[in-house]
Amino acid sequence: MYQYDPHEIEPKWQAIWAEANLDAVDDKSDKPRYYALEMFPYPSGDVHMGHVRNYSIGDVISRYKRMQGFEVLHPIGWDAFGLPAENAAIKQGSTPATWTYANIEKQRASLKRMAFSYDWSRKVITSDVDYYHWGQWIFLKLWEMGLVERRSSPVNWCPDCMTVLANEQVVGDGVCWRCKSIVQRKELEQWFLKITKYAQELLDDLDQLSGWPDRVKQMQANWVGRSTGAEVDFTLCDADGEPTAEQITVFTTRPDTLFGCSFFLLAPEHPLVREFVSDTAYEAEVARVVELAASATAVERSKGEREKNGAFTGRYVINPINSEKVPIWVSDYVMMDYGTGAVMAVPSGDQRDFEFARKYGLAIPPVILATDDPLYEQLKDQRERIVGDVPWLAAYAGDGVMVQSGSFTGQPGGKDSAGAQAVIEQLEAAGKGRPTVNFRLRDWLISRQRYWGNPIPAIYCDACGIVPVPEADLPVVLPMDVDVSKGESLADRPEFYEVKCPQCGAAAHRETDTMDTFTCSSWYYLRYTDPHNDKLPFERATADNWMPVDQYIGGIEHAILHLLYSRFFTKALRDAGLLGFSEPFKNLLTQGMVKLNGETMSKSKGNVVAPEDMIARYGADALRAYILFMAPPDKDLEWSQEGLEGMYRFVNRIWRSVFDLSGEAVVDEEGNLLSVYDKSLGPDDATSRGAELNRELHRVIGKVSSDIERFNFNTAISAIMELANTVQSYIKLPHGLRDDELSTRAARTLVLLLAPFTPHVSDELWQRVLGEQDSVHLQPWPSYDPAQAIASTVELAVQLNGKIKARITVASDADEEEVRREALFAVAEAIGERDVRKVVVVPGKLVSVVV
RNA sequence: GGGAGCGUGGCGGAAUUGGCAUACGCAGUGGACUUAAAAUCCACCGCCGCAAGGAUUGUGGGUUCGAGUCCCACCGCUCCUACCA
Repeated sequence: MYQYDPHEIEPKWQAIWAEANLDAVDDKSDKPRYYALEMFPYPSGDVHMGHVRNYSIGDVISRYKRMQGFEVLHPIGWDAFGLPAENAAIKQGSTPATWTYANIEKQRASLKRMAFSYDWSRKVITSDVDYYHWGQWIFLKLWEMGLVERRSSPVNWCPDCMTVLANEQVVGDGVCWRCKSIVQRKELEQWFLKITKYAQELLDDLDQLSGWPDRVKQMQANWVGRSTGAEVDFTLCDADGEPTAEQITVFTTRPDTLFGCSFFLLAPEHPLVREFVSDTAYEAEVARVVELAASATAVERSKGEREKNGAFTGRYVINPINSEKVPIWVSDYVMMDYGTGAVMAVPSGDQRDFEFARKYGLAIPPVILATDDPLYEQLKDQRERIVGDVPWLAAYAGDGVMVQSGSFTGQPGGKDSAGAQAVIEQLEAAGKGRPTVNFRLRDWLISRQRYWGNPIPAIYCDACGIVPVPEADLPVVLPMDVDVSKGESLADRPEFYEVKCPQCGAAAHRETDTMDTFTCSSWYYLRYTDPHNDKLPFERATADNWMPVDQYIGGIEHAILHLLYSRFFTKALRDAGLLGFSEPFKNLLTQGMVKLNGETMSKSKGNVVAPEDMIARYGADALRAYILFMAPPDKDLEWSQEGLEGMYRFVNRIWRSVFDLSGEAVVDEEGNLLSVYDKSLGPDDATSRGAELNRELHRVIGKVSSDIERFNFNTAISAIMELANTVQSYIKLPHGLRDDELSTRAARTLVLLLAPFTPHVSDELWQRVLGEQDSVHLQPWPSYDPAQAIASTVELAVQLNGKIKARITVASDADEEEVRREALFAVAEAIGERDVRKVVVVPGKLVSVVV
């Protein structure tokens, strides 16, 4: 025998598999289909441990499904556009394309070295023109459908990235998701995708996603943020306090509190603010508050508690429910981009309004009272307002009874309460309000003022306005040689932006903004199904055939951004008639992070364990198995070098055991015998150890199968280790005492079960040692007989009043009566004179006796 | 402020529907082999106790013949989200 040497066998088998095209996918296969997908990498440098974990999970699933007889689509590609490439290019004086494609080559080599079973002919790179061409095509399709809009809006601007950001890309305390700079608010004209049209469906369809973690669904639901309530129209008064024909509408989730509205608020950015105060005595103070809001947001945002600032505008509105005149204030805690940018303030029912009222001395009349409130007895029948200020320390936002609320007094109040309903009905009858649903979700801002992205296919013509690039003129090719390191951008390339208007032929100007990279990653999973199509992004029949993805695997950090956008794209493309389904990812597995000493590995912290180094020491097989063994896939994993060494030892042990089982004595390099036979063992030991091994084989096949199905790779591997331990005990038998059929079956089973985890050593043992002709990876997954997995006798614990007092051994098919008798006999002494009140027999587990 | 999740040996973790807590591995201890070391093999290895035995899954209660698992309260940690009206 020769020594296990991963560096010899791993490259060898990779070459053989590539030659045999083992991982190619057959579109025409009549096998059942399975689509396993891992989130494609961003080519930011070398492959890291997070990738190794992500792709090892996907690879085990893919290989397992293939052995189970599925035709498995298991593709890979690169999410190649984006800002890091520009930043790196600036640093290195290179171009984003050079940097990106060099990294892709590096990563590709690493992924191949890990033996992930991708069909490489389906590789998709988003910065390749034959991919982004179809991204532009889809953009035009969405435009046709009315889902694209260019409009002016307050947007998030990252001063370091020099570009706008989507709402989803502003994270934490208002910082850029990528560079962590503080994001500024700017009013700019930008391109939007109208994802809000799908808000309700994006929410509703979460119910279909039974294969998604609840956590992710919850996060998406929160992000879409549906709240039910009403719009209420307040009549605006002119500068003299007289009612006008104009109205200002607010959104509220608590119409039942409308009688408690003692002031009215506008967001600082609200267009009416300037109009109200210009050339009035209020102008200076209001301007101060508006400026404070604009400049202080960044600083204030990082503090948890924010001081509320406001100023009176000098104007009033009329409350439609009681015709009361209330003052309009401007305040920085009102957001322009949620609801209508105007708020009816009810300080007794909303903590923010409460604090604001206290600060500025505004009235806080109680309108909803809990029945145990001291005020309740006094006010329960009170229609007119007699209490103008509550004695409370905080607002009361819970359920209660409406008081001081005219004819509504006495009705139940609270969110979605009967009282709220009644108020809405009265407002509606008066034409002053209506029930409404409000979403937190904003439209998706997709334009970026950056070079390295997919060009937006639009042209500005002085005569025709904004004109889409005709489909026949696609693709709009991104010049690859723009030198961002010298500050160059698309706006410096006349040959790019100087065009003729497609409609009137006049000189026009091409859009030089590019699309958010998340547009590229919102449909790549569809392209994999039909990667070489040069007529369409994908053929509908082909996509429908493979989709939806059976198992998607990736990091939790994409729980909102990428997954929400992809769901939106799928629904929009469905409505365009391009797809026949509504949800792209049937099952989702969010894998945990790989950490070192409790911290995320990162280059800046200098605590990165490089996969390449680990492969160089222990080989890809040990690394793959280790990273799956150390923790369940969805939990964070603490890196341990000793753990990896342990896995390497395990692979070595398998290697020796299979040699021994196949009849070859195991020797080391110097010819010393490593096989240790126990010469004291006789035929009886051979029988009992043989029976045990047979039982274990059946049990472990069943266990590993169900564990892989449930993604419990860690316990699947520990079950294989248990089998290996049983084998270890069996091969203590000298060869003459062994059962050849059993030995061979054990060896084959070990290798087959390990094939998805450790593909190289498995094929080496399968073909070279066990002498099989075809690759282990083309074998059917082993089957088992549950009946043979059970021992003939079983040990039961006997509990007396909940404490284990004895153990009995009975035949595993013994009937309950017999077990009961045995158990009572075993604890007879402990029972003594006491009466047996109850006996519970749990077959195969224990007997519980109560006295 | 709102939402979600998690607490089990020295460590990573296991216990699938309520049924013998600590599987499997790491680390550790002892032994065999060796001139020696490494590798390998064998054995031990949660806590208190010399032992018999006892207590034990963050803490306290509850349901149950039986609770790591279910229910209530509390403590601690993590993640998401946030002036969302």
